[in-house]
Amino acid sequence: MTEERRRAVLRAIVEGYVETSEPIGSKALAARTGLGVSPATIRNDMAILEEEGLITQPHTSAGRIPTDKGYRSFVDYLARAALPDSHKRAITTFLSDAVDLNDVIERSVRMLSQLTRQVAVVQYPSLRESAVQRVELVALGMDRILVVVISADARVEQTTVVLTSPVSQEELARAVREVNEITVNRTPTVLEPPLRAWAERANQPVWVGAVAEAVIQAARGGTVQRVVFAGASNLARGSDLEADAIGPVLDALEEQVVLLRLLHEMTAGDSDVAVRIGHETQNEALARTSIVAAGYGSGPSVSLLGALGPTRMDYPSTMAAVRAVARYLSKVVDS
Amino acid sequence: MTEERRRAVLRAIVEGYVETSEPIGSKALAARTGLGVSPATIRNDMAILEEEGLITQPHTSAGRIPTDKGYRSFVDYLARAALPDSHKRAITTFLSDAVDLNDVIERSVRMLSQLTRQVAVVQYPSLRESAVQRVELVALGMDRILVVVISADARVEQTTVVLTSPVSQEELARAVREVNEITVNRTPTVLEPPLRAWAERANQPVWVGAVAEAVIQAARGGTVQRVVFAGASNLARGSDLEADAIGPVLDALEEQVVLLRLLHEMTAGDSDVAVRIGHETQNEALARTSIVAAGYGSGPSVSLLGALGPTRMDYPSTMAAVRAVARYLSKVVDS
DNA sequence: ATTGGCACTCACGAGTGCCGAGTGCCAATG
DNA sequence: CATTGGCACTCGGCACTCGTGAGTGCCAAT
Repeated sequence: MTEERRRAVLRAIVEGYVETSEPIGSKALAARTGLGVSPATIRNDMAILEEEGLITQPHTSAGRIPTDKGYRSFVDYLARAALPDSHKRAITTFLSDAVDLNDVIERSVRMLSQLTRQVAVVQYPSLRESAVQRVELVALGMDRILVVVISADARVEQTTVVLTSPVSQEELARAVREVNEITVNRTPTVLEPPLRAWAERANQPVWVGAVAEAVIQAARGGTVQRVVFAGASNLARGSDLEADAIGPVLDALEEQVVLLRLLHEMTAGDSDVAVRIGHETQNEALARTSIVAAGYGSGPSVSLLGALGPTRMDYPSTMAAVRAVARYLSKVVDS
Repeated sequence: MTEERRRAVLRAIVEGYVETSEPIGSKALAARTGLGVSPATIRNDMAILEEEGLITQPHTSAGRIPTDKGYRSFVDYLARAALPDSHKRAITTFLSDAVDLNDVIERSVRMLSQLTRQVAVVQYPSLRESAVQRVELVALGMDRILVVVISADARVEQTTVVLTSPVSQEELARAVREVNEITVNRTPTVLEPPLRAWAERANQPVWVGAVAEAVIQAARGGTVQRVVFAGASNLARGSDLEADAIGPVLDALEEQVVLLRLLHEMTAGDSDVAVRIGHETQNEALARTSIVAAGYGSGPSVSLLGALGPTRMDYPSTMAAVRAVARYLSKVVDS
């Protein structure tokens, strides 16, 4: 009973602080929880919670605010919220008339940033075992070849290959024909050996090796993994992060590498949505922010999307929104 | 003589304010200009400059700061700076090993944001009259077709077309063959009439019309014009913009439309770099920022790139950096 | 046209005192 | 043993004042 009440107190502190962004005192709490207990009782509970490291006071004679650990406990045991119907409808109507994969991703990230009122992050889908539909080679000036690989699942990957010596149109045309013969309607794993063999055949020009590698890479899902974000202005809206803390966060967002690593690590926890809170991000710049992420798509490798905001965020509804968009995106991408 | 000195005073005010970000007083000015005149003289000049609307004082008994109009006069008549050699070298070395068009653009925008310490903006090259290299159609699920158009200048455009009734693989293959026969090695203007004619031929399925339109659009340079930016954190770095002013700016950056319109308007001035200062942007959110832009590429339509920062920015060196990157990008894109 | 002098105006920071929210502890109670 | 009311104590924040100094505008002198 007393233990149960302490949970309720923690919950009330988190919810209250998220709502008002001001430290919560014992009196306000006593009213808010609805449990008919006096402020003094609450104070005792708070003392214990503080000892456990779940809450802290910014300065003597102020109310309490949750620590990272407190938020953690909150999301692990206490958070749960349904997505409002209006949001559900918004997702389907807004995303359903996207015209291509880029558009889907772009709309998703915008949508998610609006729903959560946070910065939304979406990783481009990657690494799918789907058959090659067509390979195209285009001469670029004298010393480069553009390699375009179109796969059956609407992905278009492109790279360039740098040449050491010029190549004739005839050679190129022949290469296009041969590469397509070998690759079309084959998945990356299947097409790899024959393509390599072709490149290593006698009296092939040297550049075909490079082209073959480029095609294999592209078929596999491209060399680079991209991440797009939207809603950066939400960082500034709430006067929550101090002004000088938002610069580094923006840097981290543009620094794709950081984000990708972070998102990747988050897949480990296999529940549907994963949450990293404050210092859990292991990143100086993001020490005052949290990330709520979920995978989408299916099969061997999922891609990720998520929302990033101040540690003092509305976890339940953010998690609900992330989950919903991930679900929807899965449907679209898997079809 | 007296007129000439007033210009020098204005210049010194701008330069001083940019450097220190504090209003400049008559005494400091008298020292800084180097002209051997007394503070009192400067005061007279300042009174006139203020009457002309070029400078203002934030409050009584403070120094003067430039108005938008003052900055304008400064960039029109007084600004000129060379790019440091180190920067020149940075541009060529960093941009020369880009692997494809996307990469060039991405590197450019990063480079520019570093050089200027502002937010850099680069528009994707658009709308070029270059021949079609290959058109590919891919069935997406049952009711969509992905249209990919590859043009000789390494552009890859994609759209989807929604179908009302399913289409067979055979039909699709035939369409691919016929469309390529008509379009390959032809420029958009040339291929448009025959492609339309083909689509309107008797007993063609209905969907070919939509496909034909999509191909024409894509060949023309795609339906959407994209803008990428980098260095958003530079907005926060200088404590120049008040914290609550940066949110709207971030919004404007993500709102591609606003930026595109603005950049487009700036081409009018045909000198190499154009500058919009403060309210000249005609945009509430950008009222406290300036944009330095330049076109790159050549031919009928140029694309744009630029730097965006607080009105209190270092115009001469920003202009030099923008000019240099634009020059370099022109070389790359035109080749 | 330029200059020194002079009175005037404010923004800003330091110093002060008060108020109230919030705490910890203790003794009393069921 | 958990809960409660009471009480002394601590500080952050706010309002207020006041001195200081930078900077100005104007005027008379050169």
